[in-house]
Amino acid sequence: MKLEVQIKMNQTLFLRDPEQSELGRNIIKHSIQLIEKTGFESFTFKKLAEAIGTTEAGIYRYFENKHKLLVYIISWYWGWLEFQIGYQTKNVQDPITKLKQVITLLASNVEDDLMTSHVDESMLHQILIAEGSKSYLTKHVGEDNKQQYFKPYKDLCNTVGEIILECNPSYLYPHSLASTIIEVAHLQNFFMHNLPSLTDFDKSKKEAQIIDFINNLVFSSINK
Amino acid sequence: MKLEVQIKMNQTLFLRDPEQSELGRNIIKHSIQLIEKTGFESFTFKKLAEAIGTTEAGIYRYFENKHKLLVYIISWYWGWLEFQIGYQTKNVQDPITKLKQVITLLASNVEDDLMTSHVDESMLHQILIAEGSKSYLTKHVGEDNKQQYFKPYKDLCNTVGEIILECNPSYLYPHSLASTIIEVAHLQNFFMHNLPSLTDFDKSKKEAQIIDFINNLVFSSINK
DNA sequence: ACAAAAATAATAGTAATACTATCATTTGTA
DNA sequence: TACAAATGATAGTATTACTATTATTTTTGT
Repeated sequence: MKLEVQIKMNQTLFLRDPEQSELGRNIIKHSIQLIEKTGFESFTFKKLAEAIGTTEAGIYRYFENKHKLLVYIISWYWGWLEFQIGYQTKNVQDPITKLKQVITLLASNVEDDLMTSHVDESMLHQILIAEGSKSYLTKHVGEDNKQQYFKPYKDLCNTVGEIILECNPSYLYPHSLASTIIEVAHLQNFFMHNLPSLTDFDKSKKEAQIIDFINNLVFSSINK
Repeated sequence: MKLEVQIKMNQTLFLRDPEQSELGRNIIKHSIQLIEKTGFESFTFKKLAEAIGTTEAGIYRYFENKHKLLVYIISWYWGWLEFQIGYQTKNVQDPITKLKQVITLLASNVEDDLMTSHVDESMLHQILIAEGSKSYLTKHVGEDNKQQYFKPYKDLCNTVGEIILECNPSYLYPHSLASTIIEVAHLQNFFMHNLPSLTDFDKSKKEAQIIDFINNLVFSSINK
């Protein structure tokens, strides 16, 4: 039997569970490819249907609209990342080492995880960098939040926040620092590749530089 | 004669200079109102034309598309903020005091500046918080960058970066820290109001808390 | 004051997007 | 085998994101 990691998803994000059918898994797989390649703005259900070899109506049976599909794949990524963090830091006692590992995980280019055959995590990571904030920067963020669409993201911030508190129980802003780490990791990566003068990272474009920057920021403020 | 502040804009952002006509200034004024109220996704030139009392074609004579209009008003805001920073810190010698004032300016809710009659800076600040990153999170960021669309933002980051270096000439990441300050100020503001569990700020929703958080982050890392 | 130029308004039209609806066919399962 | 569920094929609608054309104002140079 082949092992497959399953991420538990919010049921209200879809009309039909995409994990449960070949067509559904194709929707996830090809939407990741298409969004990564063309960007979320020019991504349409029509193009997606063509890429899969089905019809627009076929996609609409799974997802109400492209925004929910985006939120779905992003939630999936946060769920997967949380699993990775738990797995990769399970035997680490020292909270400082643990936080450093988490920062490295958040800021590194991910490799495709073979445990999830229909999802390319490396592409998903690129989507998160370029499109992640579009999932919540909407006028309907309040309703989406009520539907718990951002729970995986919040859970991750909580996890990171708790590690921060382990490092320094009197630090005042564990949640803000956690969300800042995650967002800055993506933002500085985007800037490094697209608007490099907004960063201090050299042409090699190695994520190690971003990790150094974030480590400096985080550990100087929690150790103050 | 009434004094009016003029921000020098990139000529390739528009087809006809909106500052030079009543219709043009109305386009700016009402697009700020509409984008703030309905969000950038549901903002259309048709709705804008209706709000002004002109036609869609009339708007297209000034701006090629709604993305360029967004970039225009955002650039305008960065230009205006840079002016504000210069003006409000002109007699401040101590770089630490100066940097604190800049952080306060970046993270505070702005008041409408009466020197610019057709622009409501307070609304523009809200647009920056909720839509700002959409100006560069596109697949055409490279071409837009070649056209210098992000120059006002880069100039601002440079200004802030230089103040950081005055505080500590050996600090390694002045540009990254500058862009981080600006983005985190907006992001934490958005989270505070819309996804508060991603922050540690209480129900009062005062920006003072965000300013404390950023000050803590910035000054502990540059003084290390 | 008058003609020419420029800007605006009014209208129409097109291709693409974001859906909804219907019905026939295939596939899975009791 | 029979029934439901899922899929495919097709059509249709309202809105969006434009472009084009022509008529009417407004501005400006002489």
